[in-house]
Amino acid sequence: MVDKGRAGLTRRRVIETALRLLNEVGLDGLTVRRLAAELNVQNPALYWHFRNKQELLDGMAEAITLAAGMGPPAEGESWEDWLTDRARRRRHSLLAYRDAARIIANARLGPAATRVVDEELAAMIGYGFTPVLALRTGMAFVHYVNGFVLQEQTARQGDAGSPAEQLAALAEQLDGGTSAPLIVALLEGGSTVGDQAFEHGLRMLVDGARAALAD
Amino acid sequence: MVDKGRAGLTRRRVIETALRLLNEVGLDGLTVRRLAAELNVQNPALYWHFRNKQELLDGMAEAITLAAGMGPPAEGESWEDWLTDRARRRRHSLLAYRDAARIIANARLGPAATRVVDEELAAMIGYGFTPVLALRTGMAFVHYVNGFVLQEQTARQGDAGSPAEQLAALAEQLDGGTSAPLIVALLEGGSTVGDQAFEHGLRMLVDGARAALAD
DNA sequence: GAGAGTGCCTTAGCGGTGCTAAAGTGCTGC
DNA sequence: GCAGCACTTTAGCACCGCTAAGGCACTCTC
Repeated sequence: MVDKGRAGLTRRRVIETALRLLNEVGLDGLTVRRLAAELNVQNPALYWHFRNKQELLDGMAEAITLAAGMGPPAEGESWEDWLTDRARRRRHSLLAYRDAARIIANARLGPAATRVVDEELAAMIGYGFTPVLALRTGMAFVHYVNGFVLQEQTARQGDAGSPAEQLAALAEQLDGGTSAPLIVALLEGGSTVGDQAFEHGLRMLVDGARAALAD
Repeated sequence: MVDKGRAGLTRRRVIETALRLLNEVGLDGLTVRRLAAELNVQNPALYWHFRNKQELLDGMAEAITLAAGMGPPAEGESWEDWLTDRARRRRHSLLAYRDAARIIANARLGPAATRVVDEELAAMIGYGFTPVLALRTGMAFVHYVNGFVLQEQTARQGDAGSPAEQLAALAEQLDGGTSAPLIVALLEGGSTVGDQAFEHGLRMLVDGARAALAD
């Protein structure tokens, strides 16, 4: 017999299923009904465990944040390496789920995620940052990563045509045609997404942080 | 006589009204029906001028982007000043409309906005950046600004209590209580929003760009 | 000046959304 | 054996983006 009336829902289980479903259908396809169906449950059942959909999304955001992994710097690790590593991890954990950046952007972070921020600050202070400097520096990294991945994930799936066709369409919008700076930059490999672009901005921030710390 | 059946809608007029309405009701309150009512029109009328709601939002995003103002550097202006100024302008134009960052984040930019990017690149190349370096550097600034304002505007309006109360609630979540690094940083004036925090990250990026350009 | 064509807007309504109220079911403690 | 609680279901509300079809006012053609 099926255990009727006892579906065994948990915040944890709901969030895990929601994250799995997210990768299948995307954020716009992630409706409460669809998620409930995935859990073999009627949709109002979810409202026992979450006040509303946003609270569910907040939970998902926290799970994604925590998935980035944490932990103090390794013995002898420079703060540059540590911060770089953390930014990369954050980006990867966002890229692991479809539309994750959009979810994070609108979510208010919960206690667990707050604690991660706090530990991060503690580590930076250990490196010689003042609390305020640590907070501002850390936030700058976070904002950059969020903004970057947001753009990476927002490349609309409905985009028509091959990269070459898109480039040609772009060139037509510009006065300079194929000699417009933007086209030239893109042809020379300056994609606005991907690892190389990300690493460039990341290095800028690290260099900037060093300058700020030196003051 | 009222000019019945001839409401005189225009893409332009719709977008302007939508932006005004946005500041009243926020993005979540900006429905097609509400906007139509504001224009004294039935809601399907808008679908004559816009294929769907996203196309309207794209138009709004473009208008916001263009509102930041553009133009080549002034005579003798350093690239540092110019980039800084552009980032500030971009932030201000986003802050001018409620939820603007969320709109920008999900919008695909149109021809006019593309041209702005192109002109920006041209200016940077004029300063000695290579096309690829200019693109990556410029994008890093854009991502930072977007990420920053996104967080500034996402501070949920329903947040209960005064700043002091919020801080106290935050302290309870943390093991260290009021001596937790995050609390200390906030108490010492290290807000995560506002001009000072923004300027700090901005300076980091400028310093980082200088280092990259020097190579 | 009649009639056809077109541009713009309205009426009606479909399928879907987040969410709520109320009832029901099975389990636990007395 | 019964009360009460934890959790889920049934039913349905108000609203959403969007479409189909029709109608009005204008212009163009003969």
